[in-house]
Amino acid sequence: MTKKNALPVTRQEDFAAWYQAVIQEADLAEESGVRGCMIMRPWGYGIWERIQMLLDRQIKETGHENCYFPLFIPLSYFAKEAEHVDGFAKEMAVVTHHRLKMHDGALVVDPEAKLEEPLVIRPTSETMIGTAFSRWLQSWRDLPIMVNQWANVVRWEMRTRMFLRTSEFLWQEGHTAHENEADAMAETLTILAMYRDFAQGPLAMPVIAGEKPENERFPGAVATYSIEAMMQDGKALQAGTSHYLGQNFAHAQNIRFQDREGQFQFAHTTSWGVSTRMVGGVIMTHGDDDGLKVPPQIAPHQIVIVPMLRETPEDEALLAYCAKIRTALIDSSAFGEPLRVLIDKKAGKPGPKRWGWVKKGAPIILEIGGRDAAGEQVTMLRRDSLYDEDGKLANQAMHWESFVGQAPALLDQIQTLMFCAAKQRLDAQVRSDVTTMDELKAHFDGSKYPGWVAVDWCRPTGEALDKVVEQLKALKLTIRNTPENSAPAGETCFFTGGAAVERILLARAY
RNA sequence: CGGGGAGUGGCGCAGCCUGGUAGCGCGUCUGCUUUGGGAGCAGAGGGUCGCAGGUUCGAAUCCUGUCUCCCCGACCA
Repeated sequence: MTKKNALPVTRQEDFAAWYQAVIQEADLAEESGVRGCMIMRPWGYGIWERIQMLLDRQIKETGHENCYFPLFIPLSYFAKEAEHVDGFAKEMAVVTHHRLKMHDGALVVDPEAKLEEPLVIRPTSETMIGTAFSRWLQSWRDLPIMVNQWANVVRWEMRTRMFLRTSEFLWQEGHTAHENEADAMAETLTILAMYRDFAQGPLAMPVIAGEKPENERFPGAVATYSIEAMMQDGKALQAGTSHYLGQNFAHAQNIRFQDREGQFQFAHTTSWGVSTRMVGGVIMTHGDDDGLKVPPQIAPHQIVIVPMLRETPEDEALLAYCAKIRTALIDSSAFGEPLRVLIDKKAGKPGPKRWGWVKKGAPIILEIGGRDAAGEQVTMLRRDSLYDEDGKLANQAMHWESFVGQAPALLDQIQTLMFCAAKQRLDAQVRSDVTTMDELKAHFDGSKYPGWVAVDWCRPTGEALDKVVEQLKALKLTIRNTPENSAPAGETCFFTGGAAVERILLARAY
């Protein structure tokens, strides 16, 4: 028996097309008509709002306060940090005028309204926030300064993909200043751990946290750390970064203070962020051929009740029965919050509505008809296990009070199962027995979804590193990161034959 | 930004080569019949064919420009 899937294309057939189909069929986002910019629809934005709410809590618990800085940054602010501007110069949107006028019946930019100094639409806010820090910071007593902002940023990307790389995207950016390197490094690693736990908790998305190699560092940073997630096609997705900026930005922007001895010292700063890209990671970690699966913690609605409305007078009693169940459900809580339950009263037939919620990935769907109501029952469908062994929909009928009683634990269980399934996939797809370039090439050429490979290396720098990067580039591979505490397994560097000092992950990446 | 493909009712597409003013499937609406479950039959509504110029008596169809999307590459969260 061939199982009919809700999506027009499967992951196996065409992963890229599947990804786009999920976004469209689950009503996550759509084309906007503006190059590289997307419209986030309620279900997609709702997932982002959940991410925001939960992560914001963590950011505050780790001692940070939210602020808001301007969208526009004077061009001159960028000139101060050479590496930083080099890294972003090619992808900046610039505002040069402030007025339009009618000319020959057409609306055109008024050449007379040229700005004295062009304004860059922020690609990230180090320069703007650093300038503020230099004013805020006078004494060692002012440290540490720890702020965060939720904002949109613009990077003029050549090639865009919904959620993964859009010209405009939403994110949070944390910025801190500290008295010394040790404090700043501790902050950088605290945030890395926070991101790791957040991805593996609410997103149920296993990641590898570690340090980026020199060539992948944030422009202007001394050290960059990332969390890397594995998508179902084996590619890596950088899902969050935390940077130790040393005193580079402090020097460039004069972020300094008088220490306990009255001497002037430059602060050590950090910056870190995660973006709407995380939603893309959730799609490619948890989606299947029937659409998205949203982990219960970040699902805008955890339980969706689809009443079997018949457009008859009996509908009213059925809706009352559904409302009773909903009231009981939102009275209980999971993950420390009240359950989020929607009764889908929209017009339309129950079947298509049910499949709509399957494609959107609501964790639990309750289908409730007249017979259920009469028998005090509900019919439950779990998104994480839609089908039984015969390939039929695995509906389960039970007493409504029984369902209400077990719903919190069930959501908890679904969250855990989703993480475990993804973790198993990640673990199974990291190879660490590749010892030569030829084997590496054979591995990545020989498999559609090859996953990652871990190798020892000598942590080369400068030209030696460039050579390694070039070799990898020929195989379309990148160095993802050096996982935390990853001592080398052997003694020799995979690339140079020199002495190995640590282990790194190689992968194709988004 | 280089190479390739594409933009036609809400969605998916045909028509374009060989110009004559638009068609199919799904969805939508109406009616009837059904219905523990992504229903059947009959009928109806809906598009200045991405946008702007040009050629022509006449352009979805030919030409030029431009915008947007998809794939490959370079770049990147």
